Amino acid sequence: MKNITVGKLAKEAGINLETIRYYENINLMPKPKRTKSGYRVYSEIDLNRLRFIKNSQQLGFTLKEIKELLFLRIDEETTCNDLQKMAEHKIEEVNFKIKELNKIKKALKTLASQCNDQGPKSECPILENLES
Amino acid sequence: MKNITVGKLAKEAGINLETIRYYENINLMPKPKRTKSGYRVYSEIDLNRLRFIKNSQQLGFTLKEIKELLFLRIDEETTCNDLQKMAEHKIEEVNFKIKELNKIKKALKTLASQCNDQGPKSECPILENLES
DNA sequence: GTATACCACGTACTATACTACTTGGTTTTA
DNA sequence: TAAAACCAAGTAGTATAGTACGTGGTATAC
Repeated sequence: MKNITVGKLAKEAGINLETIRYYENINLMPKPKRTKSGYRVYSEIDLNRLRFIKNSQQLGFTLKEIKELLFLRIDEETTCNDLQKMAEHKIEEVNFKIKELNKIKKALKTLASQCNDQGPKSECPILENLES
Repeated sequence: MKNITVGKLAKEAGINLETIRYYENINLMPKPKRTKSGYRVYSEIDLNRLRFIKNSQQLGFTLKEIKELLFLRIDEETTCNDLQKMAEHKIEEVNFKIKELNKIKKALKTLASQCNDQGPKSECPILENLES
């Protein structure tokens, strides 16, 4: 890959051009070289970094966490254990969220099942529950 | 309950005083009567409304959805079926979220299990996966 | 009567992750 | 060469749900 400008990079990475500038502002992407006229100049390395960011997001990592992952990605002392730890911590978070959602689901199901379809709202268990 | 000011209402409802003003601004709470000096004056009805809002939030409803619930709460033509519909829709949303979270969890577990703890990052499946 | 607590409003900020727009310079295309 | 496409920066806005602060007026307690 030859050097490319930000619009081409955005297209290759499948993200919004403005997002790349945003990522640079929040230090998720390094400041790239520039042309004489001030255009940003990117390479394959930058494209790979954006793919890394995107894949990490799909695994539920926040931008803050991804910044950490990106550091571990280049740090010479990083072991597989470091990465594993981050994955395991994220798994715990996901488990908690699932647990909370199941609570909500259970409560909603209970209320919905107590509903008499055509009953007036004055006898609706959902309303009664929300007003207690 | 006699008429009370916003600070007392906030305390009774267990929410932040500023949040009540925020809810008024976004039309989640009606504009209350005022004293001569401009103080807001609230009653039991307002406290009940805030409790309704809070309980609805705990069931996963957004403020926007809660606004709708509050409308159904007072509309004369509302049936229990209307409320049931909203609950069922929220259940579907929750199910979708759980499904997405389980996907993430599965992917993370797979990656974490392939890790050789003390292995160098150059052989780490987590990194390899995130870079693809 | 005075100090303290309460209230009002408007503006701005927090968290998270973007996205859009204006103005003006540069590069590419026909 | 001119038009179209691209780029830059900075500001502001979106979504969602709040929270904090400064300035100044009012009510309560001692």
